Amino acid sequence: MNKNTNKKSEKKIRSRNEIKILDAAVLLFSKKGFDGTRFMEIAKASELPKANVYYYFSSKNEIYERLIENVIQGWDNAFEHINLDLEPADAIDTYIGAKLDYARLNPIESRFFAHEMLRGGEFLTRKQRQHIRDVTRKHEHVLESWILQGKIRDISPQHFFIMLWASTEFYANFTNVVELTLEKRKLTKKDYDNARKTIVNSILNGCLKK
Amino acid sequence: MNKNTNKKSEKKIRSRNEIKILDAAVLLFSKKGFDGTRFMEIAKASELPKANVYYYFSSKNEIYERLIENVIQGWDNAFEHINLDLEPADAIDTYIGAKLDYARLNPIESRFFAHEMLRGGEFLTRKQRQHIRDVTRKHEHVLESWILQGKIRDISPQHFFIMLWASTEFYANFTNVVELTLEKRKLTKKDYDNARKTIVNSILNGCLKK
DNA sequence: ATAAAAACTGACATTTTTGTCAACTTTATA
DNA sequence: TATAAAGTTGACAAAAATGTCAGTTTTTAT
Repeated sequence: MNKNTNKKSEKKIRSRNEIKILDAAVLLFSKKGFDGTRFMEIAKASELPKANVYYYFSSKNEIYERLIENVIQGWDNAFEHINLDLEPADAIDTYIGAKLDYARLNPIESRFFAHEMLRGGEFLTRKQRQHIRDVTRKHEHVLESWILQGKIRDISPQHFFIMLWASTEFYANFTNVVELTLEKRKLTKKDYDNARKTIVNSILNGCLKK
Repeated sequence: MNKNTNKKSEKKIRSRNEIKILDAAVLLFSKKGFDGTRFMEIAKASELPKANVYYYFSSKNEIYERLIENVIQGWDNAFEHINLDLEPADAIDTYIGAKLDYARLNPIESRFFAHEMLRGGEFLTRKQRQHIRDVTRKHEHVLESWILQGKIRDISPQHFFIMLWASTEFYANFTNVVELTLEKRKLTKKDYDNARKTIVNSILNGCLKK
């Protein structure tokens, strides 16, 4: 009678299977991109028959678009509590820390999106583009206000922001290059901490001795 | 009698066609990666029949490996004249300028290699890996010596170097994100100059006002 | 001019991938 | 417990991609 005959029954079969499929898909896409991933591979990796995957998603396209949306939401969740209302030094430190945490904990999502950007972001909807633009602009405004208040030098907020994005995302997207550079087989939390210190220190104070 | 019946006859048909094929291939690979690119597409883009392409390259693999080698050589050529024996400020300025020039002028090669790194660099030979490592290490040594000489702060040369690489490569790999951020349809030389100024200024002197 | 080497190509067999469907099983609901 | 709805699947046809080859044309060297 009860809708739960056993404890572990997730509310919906649909939801459980969609997650299986999306998880398998994002991993494959993160390695080989949209065109490089076969529908059949996704089915295999999901441990579901192909026809069953078609039951949930009508095309590879549909899976991919769902993932794009999920990743963008993931960012919003990860960074919504970042408080830029601090003094520049603290704010930037926190921001870079958060970005590196994201890179460390979500490398698959990062690489997935890197593929999308490499192909030119063709799959992004107008709305999603706008959203990214809005978030970016908000950050730029913070920088601008710091400049106006004489708290930081007069530099291009856009390029500065890109530098932060680039420096942190790199650790997720090109982990193997970092490993090669650090001559380590696997990056540890400590490595990310060192990255953070180096980036923050260079960007805040510069590398030159005064 | 003369080996040139007409002026424009390139020395070798083989060489000309290989270039046609490699040019078409690197563009496709730069957009869709190795797995996402079909042999047939390369043939189409080369304007040669598929069987003709097979005459020159026995597999997609072979084309790809040739390109990897070419790109690595391209770097060596592009950066061999970079002189790091200057004072830190000048050296870093020159280096970042050269990297951004490369990003601006060779976006296809950059993206091609970005794909390769995203998939973990599986196609790189031991020798190529070692070469990259060696070049990187040389740069690190320069930084270390500056630190020892008290010319720059005591920061991790590895992470610092990664930051430079990341910040400059980003403009090639994710051009569309940059365009979105700058709200421009196409980046100009001027934009790259601004990037250079911002990166150099931040990294050398820091963004904080003293 | 001619023979050998290099370059070219249409056509074909094979393999891989795609997408659909009808039949079947499980789960939810009344 | 009956019935509808949701979920599952093997099997198949169609389409796309791969790789080869025999036969041809063009280029090179003598």
